[in-house]
Amino acid sequence: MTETPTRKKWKQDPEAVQANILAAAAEEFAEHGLTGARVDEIAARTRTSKRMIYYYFGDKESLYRQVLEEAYRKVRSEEAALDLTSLPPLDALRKLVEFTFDHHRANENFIRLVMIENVHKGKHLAESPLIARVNPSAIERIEDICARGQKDGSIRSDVSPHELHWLISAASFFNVSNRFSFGISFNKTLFTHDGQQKLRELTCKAVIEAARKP
Amino acid sequence: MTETPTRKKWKQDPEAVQANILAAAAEEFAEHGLTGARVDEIAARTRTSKRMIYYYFGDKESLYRQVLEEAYRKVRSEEAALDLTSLPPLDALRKLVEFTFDHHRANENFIRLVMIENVHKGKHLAESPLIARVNPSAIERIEDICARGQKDGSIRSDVSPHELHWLISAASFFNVSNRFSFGISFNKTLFTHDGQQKLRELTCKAVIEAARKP
DNA sequence: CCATTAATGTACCATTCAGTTAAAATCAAT
DNA sequence: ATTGATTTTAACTGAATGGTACATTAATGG
Repeated sequence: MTETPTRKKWKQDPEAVQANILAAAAEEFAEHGLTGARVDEIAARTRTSKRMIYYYFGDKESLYRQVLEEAYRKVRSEEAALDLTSLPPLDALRKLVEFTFDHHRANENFIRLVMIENVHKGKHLAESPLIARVNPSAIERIEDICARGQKDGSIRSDVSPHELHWLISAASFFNVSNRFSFGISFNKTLFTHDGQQKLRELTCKAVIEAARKP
Repeated sequence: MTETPTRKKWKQDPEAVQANILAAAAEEFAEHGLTGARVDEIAARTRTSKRMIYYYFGDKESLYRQVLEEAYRKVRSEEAALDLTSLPPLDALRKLVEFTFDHHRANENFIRLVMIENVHKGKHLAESPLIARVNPSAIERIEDICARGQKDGSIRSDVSPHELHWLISAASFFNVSNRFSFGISFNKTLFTHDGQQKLRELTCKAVIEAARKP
């Protein structure tokens, strides 16, 4: 018996390995935060090894930064699929709110990553040049709605697109991010199916009334 | 020279020591989160030693739980000072929104602790029997407003106190919790003094319009 | 087919950190 | 005075964890 220390055979596939690591890291970071995440645990979630994490990503913090970037990129590109240009302004606004509300609920891990990044005071986002490029698209849609609404007189001019986006985001984000503390402190019925339908409609109405010209 | 290993004189004051530890821990946990916080660093922030932390609080997680409880207790008691019963319902509602918006801004560490606890999915809040007792008071005020408003016909009956509280909280909380990511992604002008005044007014209007009977 | 570089596997190291131990000193109450 | 609770000091432990060293295999170009 020649003792060949059995070593796995493998194909070279850098992109797949990196994508696999990013996906595993995204889950681990979303679950436990930057400091709570364990590199060994990320490695265990991959088809490869810890060695490769450091080979491709340098260190834990760089990996985290790239996970963040990837998450933003993915979410913004999904949002881009929404076409609102064919609807009257206030209808478009309602559709945007509904979409955002639903989309946030469906992307809890993205919400969690953003929460975590805010606990870190946005330090890593600030270091990422990509973010500044990818995010404005979220504003542009609402700017278009406001511009059309002011032209046809349906939307008031003393409320800015940024403010409307802030209000939509606040409700949609908080609904996911704080449902644990809110549910424990108050009423879990808000987070049942019916409760969520009501909050969704409440958010729509609140945003539309804030935008509508009287 | 007799070498007396100099040792501090001290008063026995268990409560002060515990309060000092809790305050130090609150800062460290708010700054770095549960996993990011360092017990040695908490000790360094106190007038006493790491030994005493374990003497009184057992372990890091128990300390964290008590920090959370203390933070909720403090915030709710500050809120309790607000008296709205003498105002007409919609005026009371406006005052409540303004107060909440301002209060959240003024208590960033509380916001941070709640964010952190939500990253942990509310696990520690759920274990704390105190929370269930201290929080309903926040709802009662708004229930009173709604009851009076339905009696005098100023507030609609198809929107619940919980929903209104959710909307007020969402805007006020998000405004503090997400200002880093939001500011980086979009526009920092929302977080200047003028910007905050506008968001505060936007929130008031949105909530009041959501509540007002047409 | 050989040399070289990129990619991967395995084992290990160094440090950090929550929690402990031990002993003594001091306080407060009886 | 005795006693138990509180506080100080300071070193220590053991596990967890971020990061590396070094060997090995795959692909590539000549």
